[in-house]
Amino acid sequence: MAARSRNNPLALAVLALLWERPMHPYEMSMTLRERRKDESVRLNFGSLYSVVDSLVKHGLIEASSTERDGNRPTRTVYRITDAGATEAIDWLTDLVRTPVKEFPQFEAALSFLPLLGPDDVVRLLRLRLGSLERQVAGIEATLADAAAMGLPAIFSLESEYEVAMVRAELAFVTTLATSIADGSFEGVELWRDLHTRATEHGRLDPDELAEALAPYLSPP
Amino acid sequence: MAARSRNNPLALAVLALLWERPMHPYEMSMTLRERRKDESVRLNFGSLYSVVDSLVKHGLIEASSTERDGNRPTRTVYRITDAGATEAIDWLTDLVRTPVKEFPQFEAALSFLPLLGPDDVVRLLRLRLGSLERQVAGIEATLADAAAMGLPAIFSLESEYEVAMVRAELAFVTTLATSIADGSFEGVELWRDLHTRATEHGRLDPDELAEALAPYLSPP
DNA sequence: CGAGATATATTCTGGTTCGAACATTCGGAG
DNA sequence: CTCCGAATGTTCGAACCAGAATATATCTCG
Repeated sequence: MAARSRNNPLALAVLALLWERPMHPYEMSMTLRERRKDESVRLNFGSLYSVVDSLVKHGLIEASSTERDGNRPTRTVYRITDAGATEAIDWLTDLVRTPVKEFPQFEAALSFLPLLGPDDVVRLLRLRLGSLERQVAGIEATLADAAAMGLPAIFSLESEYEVAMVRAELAFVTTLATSIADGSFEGVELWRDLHTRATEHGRLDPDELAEALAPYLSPP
Repeated sequence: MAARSRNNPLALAVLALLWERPMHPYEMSMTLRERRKDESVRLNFGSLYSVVDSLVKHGLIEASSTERDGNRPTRTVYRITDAGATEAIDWLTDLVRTPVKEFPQFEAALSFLPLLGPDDVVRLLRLRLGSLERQVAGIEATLADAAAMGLPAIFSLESEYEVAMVRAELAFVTTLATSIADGSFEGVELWRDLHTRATEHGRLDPDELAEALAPYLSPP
């Protein structure tokens, strides 16, 4: 049995759900939504069915019955196998113990920030701050709801984590935007200069910009 | 011309590189590595070539020459088009202005944490702390190097961001591990109880665990 | 009571991504 | 001078994934 690749956490979600009780795929997706797990695990219908197939193929879950309800499409109910239960615990243990390298898109954007000018960047970062604040408010509302209905904290830990991370980004972006705006950001004059020269005759001139940036772009 | 999907930042990296000067794919990958951009953008050879193909198909870059060097495989040098330059700026602007929802694996893991017992979790979180600390040290070393060779801060912003995020996770994990360990985490007795009962006769008993957890798992 | 919206449930399609495989050249150790 | 490992470059196939398409049942509102 070839080892399954562990890159799609949706598979872990399926194992966790089937650990509780047998379900058919549509029921899994609805349960995940009810519990807001679709906020922490990328869920889409297409992927769910292929993930389920792949788990079956690797013997981690198996079909337990095929039922027809009226004239709706036949649905297949799956249950977890012993191998699947072991895999779920193993995988989860691994995820908690060992950080995996992620590639957030904002980090990529920061990598290429010199393509934009400092004034544009400040404007954009301030817009971002607004979104981040709304995001924090949203997550806190979710947490308040959960607390209000007496759900123990262990069941909304993922939201606590999310809000901590968004707050950290907020702090970072605030500092960055401020320091660029007030000129305390190191090298901001150089940065602005390049862009002013690159754009002063009409629109952006790729060649000139490229030339001007080149010496700074390659660490020796 | 169908609009390209903007989900792989490697495409943005290609546009940013070709903005500077024409290159062939292998050169792109080597340049990204030299500049440590492979820390912020997922880079692997297979993907690079298909991303390049897709950019060509959408008219954002184009082949500028095909050169053969001795008897090595023919390599194709690409350059950016006007449409490509516009797309790069647009895309980057978007990424800076608007946070995109990400799904970090650790968040997924936290979602399913009740599958593990609190004592195991504390042990695992402490191991995670070690990794996170090493990660911080690594990034700071990179930053120190960059500063030492006089690279302006604008070119290593992505590392500043990364370190800020890892530090935030460190803080979160520290607090969490401590509060579970010293019993101040809300509901930890309940959590431990469930697991003790579920595991006391030999190994994990999925059925009993499922039953015990069920009432807490579905918000009304 | 009929039309449109929503819920139930799965399949299909085609693009994307990964990892490995391939093929050549170069530099250095012996 | 020759063999081996690293560097130079690209291609391939299989798995993966997102989003749309499909098809029926039920709800709802005038």
